[in-house]
Amino acid sequence: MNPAPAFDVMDPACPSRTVLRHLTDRWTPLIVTVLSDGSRRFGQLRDEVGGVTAKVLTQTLRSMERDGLVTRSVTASVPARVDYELTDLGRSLIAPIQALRGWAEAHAGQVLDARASWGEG
Amino acid sequence: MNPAPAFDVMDPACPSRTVLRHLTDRWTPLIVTVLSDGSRRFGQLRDEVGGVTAKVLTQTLRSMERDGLVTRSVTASVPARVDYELTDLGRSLIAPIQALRGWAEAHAGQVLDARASWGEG
DNA sequence: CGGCATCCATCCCGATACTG
DNA sequence: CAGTATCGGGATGGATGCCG
Repeated sequence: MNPAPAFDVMDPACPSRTVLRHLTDRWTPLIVTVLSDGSRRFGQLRDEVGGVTAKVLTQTLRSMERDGLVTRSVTASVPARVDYELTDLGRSLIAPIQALRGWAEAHAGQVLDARASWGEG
Repeated sequence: MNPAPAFDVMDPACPSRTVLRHLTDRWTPLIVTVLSDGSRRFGQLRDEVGGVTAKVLTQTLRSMERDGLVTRSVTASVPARVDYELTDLGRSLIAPIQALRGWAEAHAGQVLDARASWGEG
């Protein structure tokens, strides 16, 4: 029963569109990459994902939490400690995002070359 | 000679960051997906990629052209005809982007469930 | 048909300051 | 340490109109 509802990203009204957009948020791929190595505290995450501010990191993590990609566990201590970890669903994202990140790092040189020779024909 | 310059997306200053951002632009994954099936005319592309406006489609295609991902060929006729096609570099993107799009469509249901049960924890 | 120009909405994102 | 509050800017993207 309930055959998969046939999500289609080419359909503007399909929910998979917003899912894809979340996956491609500025910091989501980087966060998934760091967390693929295991759970991290908030501060570790902020340090390892270079260039992200605390506010935006929080926003992105909250969004990922709502989407069921990460869990957030608070340890009531002084000072406070909060750990983030990928869920099973989040872990299933590692391979696709690895592929994308890997492509970016592997082909960045070719892209830069293409930009440099732009207009030379 | 020239060992790969070790691009690292975790480094805010690394060019692979901007490359990754382009790959994750709103319409880039959808355009790559359509073009993975073969070249397309501008209008076909606009129709198959649901919801994109002509202006933004042009912008994205130009950006992809600069990055060496697509070629643009103009046929001087009346009315004008313009075809877009993935380059070799662009084709190497098909697999990673397929993986991401596939994940979005395959797991959209689970993400929606997670959102729906948000706060029930 | 393809696409540029213009104007405009908005939305992500960032800097800073402050709190439990 | 791990946030939240506030302010604000710059990029992205959408609507409309004109052109070759």
